[in-house]
Amino acid sequence: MAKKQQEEPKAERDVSTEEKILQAARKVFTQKGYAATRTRDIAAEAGINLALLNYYFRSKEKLFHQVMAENLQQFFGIIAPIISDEQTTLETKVKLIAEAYIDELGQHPDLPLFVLSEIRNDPEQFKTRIPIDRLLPGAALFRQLQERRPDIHPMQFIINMLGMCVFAFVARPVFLAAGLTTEEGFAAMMEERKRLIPGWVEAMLKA
Amino acid sequence: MAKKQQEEPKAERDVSTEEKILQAARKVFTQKGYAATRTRDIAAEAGINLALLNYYFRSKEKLFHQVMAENLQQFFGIIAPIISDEQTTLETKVKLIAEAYIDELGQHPDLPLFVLSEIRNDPEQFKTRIPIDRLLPGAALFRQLQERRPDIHPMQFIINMLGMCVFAFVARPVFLAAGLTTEEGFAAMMEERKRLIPGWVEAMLKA
DNA sequence: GTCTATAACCTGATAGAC
DNA sequence: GTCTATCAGGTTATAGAC
Repeated sequence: MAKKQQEEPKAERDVSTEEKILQAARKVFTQKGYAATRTRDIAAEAGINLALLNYYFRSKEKLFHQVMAENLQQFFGIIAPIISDEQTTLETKVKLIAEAYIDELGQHPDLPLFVLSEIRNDPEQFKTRIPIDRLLPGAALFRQLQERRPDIHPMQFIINMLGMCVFAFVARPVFLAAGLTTEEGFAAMMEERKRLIPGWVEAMLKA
Repeated sequence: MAKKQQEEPKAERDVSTEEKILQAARKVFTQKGYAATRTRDIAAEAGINLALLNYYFRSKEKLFHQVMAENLQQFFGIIAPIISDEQTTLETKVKLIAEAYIDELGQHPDLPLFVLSEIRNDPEQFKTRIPIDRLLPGAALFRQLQERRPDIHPMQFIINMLGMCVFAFVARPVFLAAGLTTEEGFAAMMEERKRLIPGWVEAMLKA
């Protein structure tokens, strides 16, 4: 009976203390970054005592690495299966990437700025976790781009495609701070982007 | 004579202590961000004592605001005159923006990630300094995009254009950490981008 | 498991000698 | 102007009661 409770804590009405801390840590770390985050903020956000954080996770750094690993997986894991798929066409991949990325980031708008900043701050932890250097150059998408446009390095197109999906989220704080748009307006704009990106990429490939 | 030395300190062989601190602060703040920066790091980088930092700039925050104001001006000031120019065509603007931005960021690769992160951390300081909400919607570029493609919001194209120039620098730490490219390779890729972007934007506008 | 209290350390800032 | 020494406050982490 006690075991059953442990096995499905997330499905129950009240989550475990460990999960409460983890959820709070995800929120605070991702919003403010590692250096600006105080463990007190996480404890307060989780509604628990500061000592419990160390009881469950030993240190701020250990807790951060756990959150960071999740976020890296989320940020790079979205597209990994799509770009490696040998069955789909280039056009399909573009459509799937745009939809998957914009849907995902729409729910976690501060993920890109967080992930990219923290990789800058500590490139090593990233190096060991995500083998992009082995995934990307061998991926189906890479090869398909090379076949379509042998005169231009595939990375140029990949940067453009990812930029079309991700850059708006990186610049989102600017838009909001400047009053150029609201959170709702931004979401609507990104929805329209999902429809526009495939055509833009198609045009780019012919240019 | 003493006055002359003060009037042109940068032209002399040895810069003033104040300028040494400022240069060190630019470097450390921009690389690591406000929260992760220790005033001791800046002092060490400047080759001076910690107390001198407070003697010249009163506080870490005051020094940071000075660096941040410079960086904001650099990041947004590059394109401000170009997008507002009523004399140039849309095509010319695209070419000028790509060249100006990529040249500038090539010399300050960590500027975008720094500026965007710090705006996220403290939107207010940005709000008061850069009146983007008044500049952009009234700019010539904005109107020209609207005339060319009345069916698509100009902001969609502006995001793409800026993304094409800036996103690569935001993602640069990933490329370098992953070993996908070197600093020299990255610079060469961005040089090629300057040539490619005008054609891409033209194609996008017709799509 | 959870809390209070506190240790141990770090960081920004200042006092005061030179 | 520049330095050494130090303070005051904040932050992570732990000890120990419950």
